[in-house]
Amino acid sequence: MEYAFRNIERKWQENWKASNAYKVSNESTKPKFYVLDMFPYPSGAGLHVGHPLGYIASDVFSRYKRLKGFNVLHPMGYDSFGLPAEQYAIEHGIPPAVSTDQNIATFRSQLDKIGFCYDWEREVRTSDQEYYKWTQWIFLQLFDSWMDRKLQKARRISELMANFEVEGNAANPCPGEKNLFFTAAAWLAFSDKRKAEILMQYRLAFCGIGEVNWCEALGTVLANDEVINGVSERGGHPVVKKKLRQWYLRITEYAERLLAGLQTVDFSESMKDMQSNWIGKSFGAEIDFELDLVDAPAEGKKLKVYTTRPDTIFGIDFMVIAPEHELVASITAAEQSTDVSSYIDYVNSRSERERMAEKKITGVFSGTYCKHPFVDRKIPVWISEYVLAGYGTGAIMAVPCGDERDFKFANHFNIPITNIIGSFYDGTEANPTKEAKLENSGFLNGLLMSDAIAVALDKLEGLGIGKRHTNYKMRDAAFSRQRYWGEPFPIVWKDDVAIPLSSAELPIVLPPMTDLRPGPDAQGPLANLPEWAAYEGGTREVNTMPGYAGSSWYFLRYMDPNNTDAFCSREASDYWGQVDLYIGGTEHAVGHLLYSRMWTKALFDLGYIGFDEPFKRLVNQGKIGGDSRLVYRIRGTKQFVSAGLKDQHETDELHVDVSMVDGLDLDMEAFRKWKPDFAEATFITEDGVYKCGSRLEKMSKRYFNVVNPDDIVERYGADTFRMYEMFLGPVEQDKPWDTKGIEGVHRFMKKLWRLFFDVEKGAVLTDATASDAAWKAFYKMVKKVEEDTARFSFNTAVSSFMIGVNDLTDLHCHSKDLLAKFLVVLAPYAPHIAEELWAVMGQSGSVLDASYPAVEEKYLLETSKEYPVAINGKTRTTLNLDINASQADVEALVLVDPIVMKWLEGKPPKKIIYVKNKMINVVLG
RNA sequence: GCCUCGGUGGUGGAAUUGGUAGACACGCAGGACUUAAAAUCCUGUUCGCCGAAAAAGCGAGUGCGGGUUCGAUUCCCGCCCGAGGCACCA
Repeated sequence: MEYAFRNIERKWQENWKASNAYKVSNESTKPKFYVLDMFPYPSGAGLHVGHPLGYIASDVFSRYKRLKGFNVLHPMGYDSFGLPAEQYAIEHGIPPAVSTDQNIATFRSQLDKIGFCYDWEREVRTSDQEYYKWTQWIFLQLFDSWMDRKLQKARRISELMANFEVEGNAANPCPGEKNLFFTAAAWLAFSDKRKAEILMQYRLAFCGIGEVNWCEALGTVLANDEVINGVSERGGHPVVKKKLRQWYLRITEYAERLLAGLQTVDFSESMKDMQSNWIGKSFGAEIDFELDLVDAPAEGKKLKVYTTRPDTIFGIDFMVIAPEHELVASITAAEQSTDVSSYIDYVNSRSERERMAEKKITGVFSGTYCKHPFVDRKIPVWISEYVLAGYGTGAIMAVPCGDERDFKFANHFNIPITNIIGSFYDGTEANPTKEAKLENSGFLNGLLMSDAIAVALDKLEGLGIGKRHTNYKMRDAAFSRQRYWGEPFPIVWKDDVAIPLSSAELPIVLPPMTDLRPGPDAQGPLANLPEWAAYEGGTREVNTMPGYAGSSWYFLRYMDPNNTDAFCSREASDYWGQVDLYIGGTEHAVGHLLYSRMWTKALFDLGYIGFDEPFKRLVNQGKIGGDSRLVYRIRGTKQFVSAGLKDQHETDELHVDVSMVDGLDLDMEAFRKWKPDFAEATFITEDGVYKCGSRLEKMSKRYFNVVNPDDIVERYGADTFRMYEMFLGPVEQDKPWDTKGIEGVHRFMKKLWRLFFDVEKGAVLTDATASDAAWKAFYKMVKKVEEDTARFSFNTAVSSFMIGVNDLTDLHCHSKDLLAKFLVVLAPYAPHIAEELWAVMGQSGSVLDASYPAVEEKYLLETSKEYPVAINGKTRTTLNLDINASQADVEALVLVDPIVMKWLEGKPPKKIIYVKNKMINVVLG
């Protein structure tokens, strides 16, 4: 009987489906375990062999946990809102809802073939009304919340209003408009509209004016990655910054908690680093400098700068403010006004891309000076684009001897440089050290810079001219898109005031549209439906939410997917709690992962869930690269030359479909039939074989190197495919796909099969118990597989299976008692064959719910060990010793060993090192 | 420039705590079975030296150069290369 994997896999997939084998209940006495995959965006291209890597890893782990007695939640769904479907609709006239459904059907059939243990009754689709109803609902909660900075906790807007009525906003400074202060009396006197404006400045989901990439030719707003070098990726049209009303999430209010929370989760160092770099926390001071105005109109104003190095305050040679700084106009001296306005024009003419691409040193003197607080020195104020308006205060104090950018600027404009660090500064480049002793620094003289920071801060605070201040690089997250295929906002505009709709009205259904042209005035396509937008004397918000809205909370919906009264019941989220294991790619490091962490914290603050970090552990699977095949056409001909001979000709390199190549050998007939262009191709071969070139690159349609998992499953079976993906290398590592290598795993499956069946004789199972040697080989394998699975070292677990099967084959082990246990250990990796053989053996129930065999240590006990014997650290021989041998026993035996004696040449050894259970090392004199 | 992770045979990779470097596979070479093929099985396979060959032996060897140690792929110092992320953030 042969290993008929196609029949076996089809049979069990149908069987498991019919018996609801993967249904997960929220009621269980077992401990819970939640394993989550990053759900896919259902693109039109379908899955290639790289995509399921993480899914297989999580599937193996889920099944392993189930066998170990856990109630395992392992769901799957689709992140089905997004740009590509909308683009596809514009180009092909197929509505996003339709193409998305088609794509999901394709994904589902591909996933099903691999035999995952998903509970499909819990599937979520972010574009489903029943799902996005709750996305809209959570948006309303964010809209109705503000961050109480003292409590570091989101609270309801009503509580904020109550507070304003009693004490104004003194205790709760405005995060949106930093200079806004009012008393309780003032608050009560404000108009309703003014009150709404002020509250908007506090809300966690808020509307403001922001810059977007506007492309006039396409009539649309583009995302940053759709803009390449200042022009649109599609069509190459110019893109300008345009100010538009936009929705935002006030994620900056969570900066501190997002940073602190990283210490409580098990993410890779690089992942944590990426997030903390993105948050970009820095400590420093805001310092006010008095302006010494010549004839400019900024009477009484001060220049506020942000610095992380207040210790260098005596090294200030000039100030720089951003061209967008609010003081630019008012501090410009009359004689400089022409220069300043032409500089501002120049800056405005440059796109952000240009500014980033060519970092020229540019700037202009404003004509105004500042007073130094401690020395009698006039400090010129310059305007330059190297200072960013959006960070800190948009103004800096420049210390050229300690800062590279300031140094270059000073050099370029011939500004004299003050040295405050003595020999640490050599006049040719800035030195950003903190280790120097300060000179020329008044009250800081003689102090180590790192110590002087606190001294300077105390002094500045004492004088009331400076304040300790923490800054973050992170910006609030833009939350609206001028697009169709996303969640509509549950917001209506009346008299420029945003009014939230009541949750009873949810979902706000996305109206069907076929023509997805952008609306007027840079609005989304929904603006073209005035009858939809009209709402009781107001107008609906016509922009939609971004792709990350739905994915910021989907892991909660899986816990309670059919709840019509809540996004997820508190009982369900209390039961399942945090995601214990989250597997996905690194591309979501700062987007999805930060947003979902923020949403979780907000829902926690508002009391809807009981945990404030969503993912306890994150594993990032690597990417599987494609192994491309190349052919070489002799320029200007239809003749192709084999790779080994290509250097003798002038050739052009072309990608050829990997399915027409066996190893490196091209199927020349298939190639001629591939494209009409190649019908008359002729070949210069090497001994009749055309050898292709190869290159590792991204798996992509355009390189013809995409391998479809369907084909692999058809040829080798799902179990082989699963095991091979795991065998390829560490999950977290990038690695190339090599279809040839799968043969080895497939051979292993067949070899395993032969422990149960002989081709001619049929079943070869015996009732006799296995030999001690077989048990030993088996438990050695179980121990290793279990350890490796638990630490996500799936590749070494697969090789342990191979070693185990090789050993059991050599030992002719066909014992039922042993092999039944074997199947349980194998089931997470290769569930179909395990279930089939389990049934064949007449075991009761399903192998999915068997219990994981405990390692019987008695079979693993050793009485002796083959010790390596090294001479001066280099292994020269081995010696079989009793496991309890003493140092004296060992020395006696080692000294009479012929090989050791040869090396000793009659002289006594200097030392004999014996490490029990490890090795022996003889050190020569 | 800064941060993180990597660099081991022809290839993917293993070596979990400083203890036999190259497990397990792929590929390749040779062989058995077969009319033949497939399938299966067996043997060999880091490089170099010695040798007719085999066995045995010797030398080198985990990106490079140093160091610590009886012993280093593993720890320390200094470089080189690759991947990813950030990037005028004061």
